[in-house]
Amino acid sequence: MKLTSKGRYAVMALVDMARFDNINPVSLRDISLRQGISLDYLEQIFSKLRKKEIVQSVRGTQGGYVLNKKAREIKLTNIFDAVDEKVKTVQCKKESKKGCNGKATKCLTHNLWDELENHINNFFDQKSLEDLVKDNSERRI
Amino acid sequence: MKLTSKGRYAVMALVDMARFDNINPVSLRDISLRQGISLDYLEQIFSKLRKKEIVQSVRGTQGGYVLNKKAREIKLTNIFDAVDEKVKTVQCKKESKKGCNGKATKCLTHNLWDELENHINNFFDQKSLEDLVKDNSERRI
DNA sequence: TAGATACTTGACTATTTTAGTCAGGTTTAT
DNA sequence: ATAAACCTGACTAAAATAGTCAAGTATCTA
Ligand code: FES
Ligand code: FES
Repeated sequence: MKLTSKGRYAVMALVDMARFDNINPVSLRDISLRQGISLDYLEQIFSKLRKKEIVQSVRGTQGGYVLNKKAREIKLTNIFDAVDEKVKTVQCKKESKKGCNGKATKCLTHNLWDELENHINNFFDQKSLEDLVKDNSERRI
Repeated sequence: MKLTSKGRYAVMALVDMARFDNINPVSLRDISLRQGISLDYLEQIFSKLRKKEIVQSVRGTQGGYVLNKKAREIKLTNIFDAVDEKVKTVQCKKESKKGCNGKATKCLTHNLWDELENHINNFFDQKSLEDLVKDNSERRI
């Protein structure tokens, strides 16, 4: 089970942004340099974040991105959702009545994985961008 | 973030085994048929489980595998550990002093991912094979 | 003691996913 | 005008996953 770079970068970039005043746009170039993430890759990621209205773009020189909501209102869940970083523990299709074995009943471990998925998603539901910025600044002191 | 089939199958197979008396060995062929998992793949998985002493093998006709410990004492953590299903959320090497960005400090989100990893591992530490068998039989009533 | 059952081992491979790259745009401040 | 920065879609190398395959060895039973 591992976290992909796309998800990790999305959060990393947004924490980077959230540390500023949220008035002046932050350019991807700057984020790229500060965080060591490929600019082209960041562009893909921010395109998704924009579509899900997590950030707003400002085009042209001096442009960049700004947060579209208060940092407190942006949860990890929202970010992961935007970039298609999903937690997937079961093998079967959840809606389907069939199990991962193709049989008519769910497999022996289906409920376990479902629990696990909830357990992980709870974590993501609780953490906001604000928490992350705070955490980080507090630790620097 | 997703769970791999190897990990899922390992647990599935062990739950299947744990439902029996633990005296007569259970053959992989039976598990394969009951759970719809490739026999060859199961063999790879059980080879690892045996090396980590989660199961014991009985060769020859009527052979198979038996649990090597009480179901209560086998935690998900042990199983995942045995089959190399590891939770990996950070990108950097944990022991290293360097961050994932190659810089001398850990990145902005390192602590977050570390927390996440603990959160997930807690779940695995708590669940035992016994719990899973119980859960399952209780739900059948 | 022959044959069947079942574990044992190691190498090999197709498929999928990931983590980007690349090439071309468009918009806007100065 | 020109440069900074966003925007878009297609493409690709590398890694991981999910197996398969082949050739054993051990043990029970008839
Ligand atoms: S994971 Fe849902 S049926 Fe097996
Ligand atoms: S994940 Fe550890 S430094 Fe970024």
